[in-house]
Amino acid sequence: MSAASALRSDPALAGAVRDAVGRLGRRMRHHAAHPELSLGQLAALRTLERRGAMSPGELAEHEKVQPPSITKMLIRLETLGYVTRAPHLADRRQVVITISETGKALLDDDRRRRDAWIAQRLRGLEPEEIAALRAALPALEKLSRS
Amino acid sequence: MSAASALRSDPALAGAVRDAVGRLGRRMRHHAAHPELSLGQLAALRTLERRGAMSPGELAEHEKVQPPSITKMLIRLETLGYVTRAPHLADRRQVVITISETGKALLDDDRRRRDAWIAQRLRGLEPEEIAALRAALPALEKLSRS
DNA sequence: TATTGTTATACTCTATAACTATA
DNA sequence: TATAGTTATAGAGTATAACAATA
Repeated sequence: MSAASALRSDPALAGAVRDAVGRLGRRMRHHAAHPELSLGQLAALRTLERRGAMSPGELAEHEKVQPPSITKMLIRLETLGYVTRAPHLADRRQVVITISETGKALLDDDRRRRDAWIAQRLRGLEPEEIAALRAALPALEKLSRS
Repeated sequence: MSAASALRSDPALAGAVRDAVGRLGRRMRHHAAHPELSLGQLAALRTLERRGAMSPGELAEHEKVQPPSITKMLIRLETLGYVTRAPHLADRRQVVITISETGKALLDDDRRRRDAWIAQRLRGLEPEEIAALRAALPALEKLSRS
């Protein structure tokens, strides 16, 4: 049996993913190292760092949220100085959002803190479980964007 | 290098987990097969099925939420007929929550639907990615409860 | 006095719909 | 008329604090 058909034929698997992801998201929301930013705001900032400057509309598309939600995230991020706003050169309806140096520094700091947080949590996992988690990340990422 | 130290020394990993889990949770919330129940309500119902009848307090502990949150979930689940409420035999402060036959039937149906939904989504993944996801589930589950 | 569960209240996140400015 | 973005509004989910019933 192939890996794909094995997964499809296991009806408990999808439910387990859903439950675990929901619970983990809830826990992360509370134990986040930088409580002044939500998970969504942090993910958006991370996207801006990785993919470079873009318009709010493009960012909304990337993050799989509606435009009004991005507007709110950006108000927050701009107020805190983590992103900057500039007029689009050719189309005056558009806006170009760029991560600031402060924003980059925050992400760096955030990574260090999360590394410590998750490292502590991982002490409760077996080495094989940790390796499995690591190996599944590309799939999880892809799944979350598909 | 061991798997554990490899993970700890990769500062991008924790952030990737967090972003992916957040985004996936958001998407699942919208594409859930049974929109009358939230992820949290469904997870609670699943726990009641797997672990058997318990008090609201125990359920809150299992689901990693505060008691008032469980109260709201249970009101919803009871209104819809998916759980039943009975007085505790020895302690009249407590209540015993049991999943109903309707609740079990819902979970069965939900599994079938989610299986189809995730199967479609998995067509965009490589077989190795699917296998990796499957292998990581125990770790994800454990992580979400630690 | 401590514990179980609920009610009251508030906050965050996200959505849809309506609006403004520009193309 | 169509598009990019914002504002207005509402709903879901969760939290903390205060309360009632019982141990």
